[in-house]
Amino acid sequence: MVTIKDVAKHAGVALSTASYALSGSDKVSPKTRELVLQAAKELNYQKNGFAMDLKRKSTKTILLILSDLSGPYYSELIRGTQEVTLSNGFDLIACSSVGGADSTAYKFLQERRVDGAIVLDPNISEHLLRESAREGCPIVVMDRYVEGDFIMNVAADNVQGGYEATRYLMEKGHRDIAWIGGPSNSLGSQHRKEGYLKALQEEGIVNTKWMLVGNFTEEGGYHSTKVLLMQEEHPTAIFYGNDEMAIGGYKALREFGLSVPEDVSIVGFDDIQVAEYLSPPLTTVRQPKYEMGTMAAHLVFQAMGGEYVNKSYKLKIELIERLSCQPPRLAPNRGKGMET
Amino acid sequence: MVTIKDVAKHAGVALSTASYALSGSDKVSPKTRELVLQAAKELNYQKNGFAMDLKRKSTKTILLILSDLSGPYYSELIRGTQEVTLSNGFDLIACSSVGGADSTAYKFLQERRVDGAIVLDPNISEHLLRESAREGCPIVVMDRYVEGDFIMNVAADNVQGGYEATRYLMEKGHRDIAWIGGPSNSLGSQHRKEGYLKALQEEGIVNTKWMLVGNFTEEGGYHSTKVLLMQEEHPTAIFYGNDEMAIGGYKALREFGLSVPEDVSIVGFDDIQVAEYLSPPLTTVRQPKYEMGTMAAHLVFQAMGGEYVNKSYKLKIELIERLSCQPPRLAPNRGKGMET
DNA sequence: GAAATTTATCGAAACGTTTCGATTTGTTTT
DNA sequence: AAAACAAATCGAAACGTTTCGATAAATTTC
Repeated sequence: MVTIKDVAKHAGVALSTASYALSGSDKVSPKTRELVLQAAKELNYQKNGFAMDLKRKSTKTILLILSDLSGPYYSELIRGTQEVTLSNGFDLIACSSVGGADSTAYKFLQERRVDGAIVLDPNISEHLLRESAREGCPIVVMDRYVEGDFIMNVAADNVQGGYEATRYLMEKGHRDIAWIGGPSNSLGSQHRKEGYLKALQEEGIVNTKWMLVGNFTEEGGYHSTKVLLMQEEHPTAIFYGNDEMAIGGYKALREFGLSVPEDVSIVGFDDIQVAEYLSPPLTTVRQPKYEMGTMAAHLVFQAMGGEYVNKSYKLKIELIERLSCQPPRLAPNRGKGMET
Repeated sequence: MVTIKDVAKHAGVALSTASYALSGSDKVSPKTRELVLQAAKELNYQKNGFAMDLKRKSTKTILLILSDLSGPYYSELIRGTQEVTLSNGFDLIACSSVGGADSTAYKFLQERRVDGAIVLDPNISEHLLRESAREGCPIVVMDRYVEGDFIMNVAADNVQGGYEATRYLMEKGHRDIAWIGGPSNSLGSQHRKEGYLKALQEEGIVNTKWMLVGNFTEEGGYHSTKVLLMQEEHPTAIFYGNDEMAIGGYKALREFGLSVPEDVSIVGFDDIQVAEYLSPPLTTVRQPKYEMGTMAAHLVFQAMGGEYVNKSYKLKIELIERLSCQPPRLAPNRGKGMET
């Protein structure tokens, strides 16, 4: 392997001079710079990034940890973080926590290989986060809440989202609204449910029969919906903890000969790409993913500058109205949002 | 920052002993190991990965370069590479070429920060690839063809895909089949078109009016379809270079009051997630993405072992039949696949 | 044209690890 | 109890850079 030493020798200068020349310092005269560059080219010299980082004590890269590196959910978010990172002259690399303690995420976090991290991954333990966050490596955690030095939090206002979606259904006249949530370890899902319950409570509605959990997958939504429909009484609307589950719901409903929105209204959560192409297009709650991404990245850089303005941020959420909801057909007497 | 030196001092042993203890070597006695581990914990010691890599002269990570880190296209492919990488005890990180020569991709490739790379990104120059590939860092390039030492290629058999899709339409009785391709720098698109032309030629069909280019986006498909429909004669079927463009096509057709598949049949390419949820569900050509991912990763490891069995691999492709095609309504006399 | 100043180059230390060979300690053999 | 051996620990070199302080060369000043 050709090193800077070889380049220096080949160019007939000292190692240190070669280093200066290669890094474009103006301490070196134009003609020696040329000489060195030429030598480097001839030998096909490629610098060793580690050695550099080791000496410089900073890596200029920030790490994005995702739960599986492949979900459709992340697109916009990644785009956001990437833009900010790049414009700060830093690099962004992504990895996943697949593999548990042997995962790339663990290694990079524990081995001080990055100058900051953005974590969107429920699998990374709080312990690891607290252990890894430090001066020189701030961490922003998304969609969950973890407290600690050099740790900040960014999340969508899931409570608000859950509340508004439910409210929206109620204003269309629904009172029998089912909830099919995500896995219980998802803080986001919990909060959405919280908003849902709050809306219900305001109207004095008590729902005990129609609260199920899926696991945020299409499969899960499908099955949960099926058990829901096998009960004797049906709700007139279903609120799903995310869009994937709503897709599963569509399928289950179709199998039961029920149509959306005539027989049951549906609202999802997330606004993934598919949502608008479903038939009927899915009314859902959009998370400001791009904004969350940029926000997270900005926070990292702010923290690097020593500013820890605030530890926790909540971003507003937006209801996207499409065609999967309408007033319930069997309760015309309940009016259209007049009961408030 | 606490280093192994501090740990050694705190534990009252030599630096080298501390190193042995921390890396679990059996050269060290159980009780000193305990001692060192204890000291490390007390000081919250975290090893510096770079220093290690520098000494070890290998990084045990492989890099996945994508054009934007966020396309829905990649999901399965990433999953494939990830599984193989992980089971080889290596790490996988992903990055994009956004930012050109300042991009993370360039930096990591040029600075010998990884032991291998998988590139699915038309923006990375062949020059850079050839320069970066070397003993100790093989590179697998996907969906394009680049020749060079330590470089291998993996692609779907796009010619076959284009051929089969067209053949399928012809067997339904179509003869007037339009092609809306991707950007001209996409080798995949070129190959698909090649297959398309070959199928046409076999039947002695010459199509000159209905060949357009989009840019692989929904927007592009929409516009190309519109200009296609503004001509006086319409084709009875359209074959799109990818699914995104087909989605744009659906929209344009709807605007022209034409319905799929009654008025015009459509087939796409890729089988992205949305495809099956469109109405009507899109008939398309599925690329074996997961297999491509695993294949690429396997090749990297094989190459690390010094085996360069073969430089180029083509994977078979599969037609996914859904509901966007039917025989053309205005040419019942042309039969149903009888003309072969 | 010698002294003072600037500019260009050099040597060496440092970054935090791993690992080789040497030394010390402890255990077994005679 | 000394000799022979194994086990545990240590010191130092090495990995490939960057960068500080020192030296040498070139330029300016008087």
